Amino acid sequence: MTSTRIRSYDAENGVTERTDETDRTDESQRTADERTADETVGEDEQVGEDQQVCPECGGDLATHDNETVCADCGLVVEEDNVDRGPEWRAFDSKEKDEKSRVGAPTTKMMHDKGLSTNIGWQNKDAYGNSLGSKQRQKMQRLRKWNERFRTRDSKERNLKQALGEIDRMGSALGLPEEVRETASVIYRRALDEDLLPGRSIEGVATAAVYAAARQTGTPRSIDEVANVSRIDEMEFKRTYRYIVRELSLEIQPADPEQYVARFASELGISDESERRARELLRNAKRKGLHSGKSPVGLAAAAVYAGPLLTNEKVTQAEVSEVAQVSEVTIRNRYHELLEASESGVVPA
DNA sequence: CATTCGTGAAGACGAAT
DNA sequence: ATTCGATTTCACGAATG
Repeated sequence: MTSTRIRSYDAENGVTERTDETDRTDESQRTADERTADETVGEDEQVGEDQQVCPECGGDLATHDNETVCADCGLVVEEDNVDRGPEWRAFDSKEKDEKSRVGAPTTKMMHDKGLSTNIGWQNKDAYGNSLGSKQRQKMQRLRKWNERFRTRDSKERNLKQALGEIDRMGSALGLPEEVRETASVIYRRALDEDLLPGRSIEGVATAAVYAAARQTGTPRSIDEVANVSRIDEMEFKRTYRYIVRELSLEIQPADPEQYVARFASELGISDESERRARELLRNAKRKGLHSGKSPVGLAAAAVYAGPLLTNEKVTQAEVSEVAQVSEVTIRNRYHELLEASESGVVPA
């Protein structure tokens, strides 16, 4: 119980940290133009805030370059702001070009901070003259390789971010190493098959984690996974379906029994009750009671019914809470479970 | 009083067309 | 893309201990 709590707490921390980071990434993902515009707005706001009254005499404040001064008493309210513009002056546009030492802003979104080479598509040299055929072929080759390296790098980066995401979600869900590796493999395949365009990295990563968890027999419910993911549930499900279909992953419906251990320990029920719960599930399975029903609901019902058989007290509400299943479903299922086990216990 | 039980309406989902 | 059937959920009130 205690360990579970600590883990989920850590997980929460991980989530928030990560969220911050991804937000920042989103920020830098926007185009340079947008960013410049935003900064400008920000400056304006700051100036507007500065345009308050002097704390000493209540006079108006005026801002010059790097100082904010009271127009009445001369008190320097603030000085040495960071941006005081270029230290040089230019008298015409030509001089400006020569003296300016800055270029396009760098972005953290691209692996090379946007500093990589771009080779233009026009076969012209720096003066606008057409190139000779030999030069043209050379440029053709350079373009091809430049492009190849760049796209490979971008895939690598994509993968790196996704793997970080997978790792994060994996530990937040308390999944073993094996699952994360499987998730990585799934993600790699998705990447190789060009399934990414039009879909968010988080979305695919989340889907990969969910699929991997089920494949390796340590399933987590859709809700649980969605809770640690940044994307919303709708998109998650859609992406998951898509990924499963496109990669033709073979995923059997989750085995309810695999949920039992977790629910049981979270509720702190006895081993005996847990054993009864598993028994109930096995019986039900033999009778084909479980087709079409939600595995989580079935597991929840068993975890509720198990303690009932051993006179242990567990309320439907508690089970419903840890299993994220409605009480109604638990009721319906556990009636079925008990019926199945009474009317004909199939000998093993 | 808390818990459990049963019900019908409503939403969500998968399959079939 | 839409429709259909089954399942789950929600909200409520009654029954049980």
